[in-house]
Amino acid sequence: MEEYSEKQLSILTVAERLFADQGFHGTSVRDIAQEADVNIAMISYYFGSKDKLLESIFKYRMETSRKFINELLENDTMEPLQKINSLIDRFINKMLGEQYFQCIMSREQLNSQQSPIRDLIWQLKGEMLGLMRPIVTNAQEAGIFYKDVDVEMLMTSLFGTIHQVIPAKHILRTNPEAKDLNDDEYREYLKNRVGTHLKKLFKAILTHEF
Amino acid sequence: MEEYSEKQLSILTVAERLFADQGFHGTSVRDIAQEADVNIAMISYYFGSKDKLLESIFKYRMETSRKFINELLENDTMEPLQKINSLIDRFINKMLGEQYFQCIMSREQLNSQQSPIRDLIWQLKGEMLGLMRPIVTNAQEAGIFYKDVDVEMLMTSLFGTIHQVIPAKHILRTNPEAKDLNDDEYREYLKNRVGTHLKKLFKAILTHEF
DNA sequence: GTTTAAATTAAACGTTTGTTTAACTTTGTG
DNA sequence: CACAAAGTTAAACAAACGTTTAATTTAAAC
Repeated sequence: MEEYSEKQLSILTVAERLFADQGFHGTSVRDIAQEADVNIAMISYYFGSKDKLLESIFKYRMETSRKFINELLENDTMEPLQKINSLIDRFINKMLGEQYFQCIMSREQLNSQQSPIRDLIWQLKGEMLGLMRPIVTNAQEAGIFYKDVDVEMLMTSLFGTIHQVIPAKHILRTNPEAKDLNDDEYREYLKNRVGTHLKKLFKAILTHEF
Repeated sequence: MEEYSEKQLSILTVAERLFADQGFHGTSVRDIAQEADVNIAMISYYFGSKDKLLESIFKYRMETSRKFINELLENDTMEPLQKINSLIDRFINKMLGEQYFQCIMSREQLNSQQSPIRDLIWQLKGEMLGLMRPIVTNAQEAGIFYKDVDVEMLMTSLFGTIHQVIPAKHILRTNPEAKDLNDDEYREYLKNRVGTHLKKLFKAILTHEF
């Protein structure tokens, strides 16, 4: 657990946004320094290198992802389908709340050569799956959920749909429904729309009901 | 419609793979020249610049996507659900068959600053949506599909799921089912698995049946 | 065979890249 | 105040970048 000063956080935040918008190699340390209003040398001084800066972003964000997972493990009083719905809502909230980081993840998971970062991503995905699977399995054994469910594919659709929505948000805005919303309203509209959609998908597949 | 010589095609193919694996800015023209076994200058000579090389890749691949769409518009004898299933199969075949290009699309659609390429991507997505929507609408009016369906979100899940499967293919390989398959067998296994999953999703949402 | 255009090459071009240096300022401590 | 550590700076570094040049080879046409 590392503590960051205001200046360090500024660098992290700016770098995260630029990496998301232009890619890691498409962003120069000079870009970052300029937008964060710090001297170029400070980046190496604080983080060691551009690569380690990216690593720091991952460590920083993944820490909160772990907390997120642990929080979810505690809600044990709900019905299986309620659990699923709550999980979906929280995933959407989390991922749309850190869109820049999710963009970086989308990009980095495509890199073919294996790296510590790529390993971290798939490890995290595995943990998310580990969160969903027991809920489903338990409900299946209790006869509440149907048996032949490809939980892995269901999670793939969950992540994939949200990851598609993030870059599509500029475009979906042109919908007549969403045309006149301000940014906050639109964000809520999006969350609601993708949430409704995903809950419908999961409910249908898991319970064969609507 | 441009015709490419063997050498030009070699450059295009190599560049496509490298852009997919390492990103556009993560790949140097020297990398491309070396792997394609041509002189560096030939890239500028044939394509004008690195940027235009990427554009050429897009034009090349998108041409086949347009053909793909037109082919699909002809199958008019099938039942609505058959059409949907056929569409899903063809999407999967197409996208997994050009994984490198799909990776590039995944990356490029994340770029925040608008570019001709980004516009092309969303235009193509719009056309894919335009392919699905009338099938659904017609079947809805015929009382075969249910009314309240978010076709746009359904397509988002379709693309998102496949785009997630592409980088996940290295990982999914570790499944006990897929462990001992060779590359071709594994590709078929993947296609079948994601296809079954997506057809189930669509059928459930559209017909409320299983 | 000569001429003209296209293809190909190694070398060099000017930028931009990530990183480091060395000097300087600020801050905290005794 | 004095001293040491941390923070900050402009400048410089070599390396890599995309692109161009000018010279040479190959191919095609007459």
